[in-house]
Amino acid sequence: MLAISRALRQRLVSAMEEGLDLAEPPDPQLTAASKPEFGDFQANGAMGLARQLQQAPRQIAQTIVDHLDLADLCEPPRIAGPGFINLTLKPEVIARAIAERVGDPRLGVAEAPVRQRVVVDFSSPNIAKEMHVGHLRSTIIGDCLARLLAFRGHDVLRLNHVGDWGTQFGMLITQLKQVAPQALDAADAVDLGDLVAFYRQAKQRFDEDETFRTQSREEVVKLQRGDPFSRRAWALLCSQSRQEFQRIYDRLGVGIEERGESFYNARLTGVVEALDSAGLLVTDDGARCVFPDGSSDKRKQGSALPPVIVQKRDGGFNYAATDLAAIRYRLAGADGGEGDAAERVIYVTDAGQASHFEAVFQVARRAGWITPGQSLEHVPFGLVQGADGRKLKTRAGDTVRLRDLLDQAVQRARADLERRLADEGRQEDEAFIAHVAETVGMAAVKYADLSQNRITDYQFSFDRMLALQGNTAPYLLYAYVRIQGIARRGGALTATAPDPIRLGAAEAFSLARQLLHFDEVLVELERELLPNRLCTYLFELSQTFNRFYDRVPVLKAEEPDRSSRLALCRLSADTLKLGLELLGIGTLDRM
RNA sequence: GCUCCCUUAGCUCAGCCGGAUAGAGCAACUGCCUUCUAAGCAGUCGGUCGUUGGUUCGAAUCCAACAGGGAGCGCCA
Repeated sequence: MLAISRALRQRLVSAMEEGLDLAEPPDPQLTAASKPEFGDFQANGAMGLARQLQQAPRQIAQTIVDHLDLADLCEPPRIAGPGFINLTLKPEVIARAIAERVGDPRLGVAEAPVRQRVVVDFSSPNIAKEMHVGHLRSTIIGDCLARLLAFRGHDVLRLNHVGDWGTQFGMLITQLKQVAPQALDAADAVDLGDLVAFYRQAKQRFDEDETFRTQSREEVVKLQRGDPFSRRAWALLCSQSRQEFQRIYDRLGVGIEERGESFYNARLTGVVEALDSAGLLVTDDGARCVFPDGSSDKRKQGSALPPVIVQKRDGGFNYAATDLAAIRYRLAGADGGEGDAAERVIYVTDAGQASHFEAVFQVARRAGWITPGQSLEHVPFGLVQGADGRKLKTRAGDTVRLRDLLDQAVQRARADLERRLADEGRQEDEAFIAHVAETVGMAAVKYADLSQNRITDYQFSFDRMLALQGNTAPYLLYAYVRIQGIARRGGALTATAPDPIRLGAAEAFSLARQLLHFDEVLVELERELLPNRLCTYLFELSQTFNRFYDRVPVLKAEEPDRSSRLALCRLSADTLKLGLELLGIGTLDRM
């Protein structure tokens, strides 16, 4: 519908220029109609011009309509309320637009006019720690955004900024040397669960034991100097964690390239030098930092941001230095030198890091690393909460491991399915049950997350996400399954659509109109990066389809209605499948 | 103390550049399986959009203040 909407807008602009005496180029404020009874589009531009033109808004609307030539696209425009211009597309225009989309692999969604190099930084678990629910949102949202951007034709680099460096390795290696030296010797001697336990012990000893503390610090220094034994131990730890992470990514169907913090080690001194020569660096209490807003004073009252500490008093670097090095590397390279040459860099992290990103982005800007045409965006998301409205925890009070959470979702999906099979007296083999349970479980977890507005906290509930009715993955999957059911019973979804497509039944016409909005939703998603908008669309599409399915016969209809309706079914299935795919969710033919 | 985010139906949430009578889902209640169809469809019930001001043709949406909830705030990430 974007093409049609652009054409309408252009004609409204012309009509306003012809009919009205305006100083500036007019904005017709063309949007989708707020209610179906208002038609397909509404133009709200007349009302805002009332004061400027010293005319009643309805009269302005009338003048616009008098100069408007839309006869080839729309029914005669209607003026309503205080001065809305309501536009209803002619059925044949909708039918033609549908015919163009059926069978098109992109379903009428154009590629972005300008292809960008985009870095999506997401997931980012820490080595020697389990992935937990906190990583879930970043992973799911980041994957979805990366898929969408790639579909729109952008060159997407998915980066996993794993926590693979820092003082914690000193503790961990020291602890393992003393308690489980075999872990540092051979691959697979310990699994991630053991590492987590060792990490916990190490942390405790670090806090209590002076000798251990000293040993750990020495170990960090050795590691940083590149001592072969320490490096090998470190590499082994990383590899153990990496295997575990990969199991989760494989299960979620998420592709991501690891480029951890250690990647930037060699570039940290360069960051300090660059900031220094840009005149941004101030030494304060022995630490080298950049103060916000160009102020070199200590934090003033009312200054929103604390200073960004780039190099600690002891000469060591911290995460801000690493993040700055990463920004610099990602934005550099357009000249053929080192770097990713990204034009858009997207960070999918929790909302609590907003001020950190605001600060480092500001430093990057003032350092001149961001050239025109490049942007850095923090894409924040809220906490995952339990049913009690507090941060999600196990009954014992521990953080919930991601693998356990996924297992439980699949297990519940399976129990649901088996109960249903028993109720309906259906027989299915184990492979079918396992596949459906896995698909539904993953879909439910992902969809529940993506369908919430990203920015607000999100209440996690297996019961709600696995519910068969409402705005849930199972509901959408079922709508898709129903279409596949038609296909199985003899409705060739691949047959060519008749020309013209007939949209006689009211439910068929509504479905057609809804299908045409897909491209607008994706373009908006690319700009706003809010996956819940796509979820809402797919849910409403499923509802509209179910209404159609309930009331309009397809296979039993006479030609040419039969093949017209089959074409609608096909486009509905393809739209649901592609939409879900962009969310990272797989479909089923039967469930 | 300072900064940011949030507050919409009993519950979970949408609400796009300010636009028409504020929308879903769940829960509750009422109907609909001789049909390609019930993991579905139709309907009923449910609102001080946290409060008070302001901006304007028009505010859930923008601004200010206040209340409540959450997060962050110099050498952890």
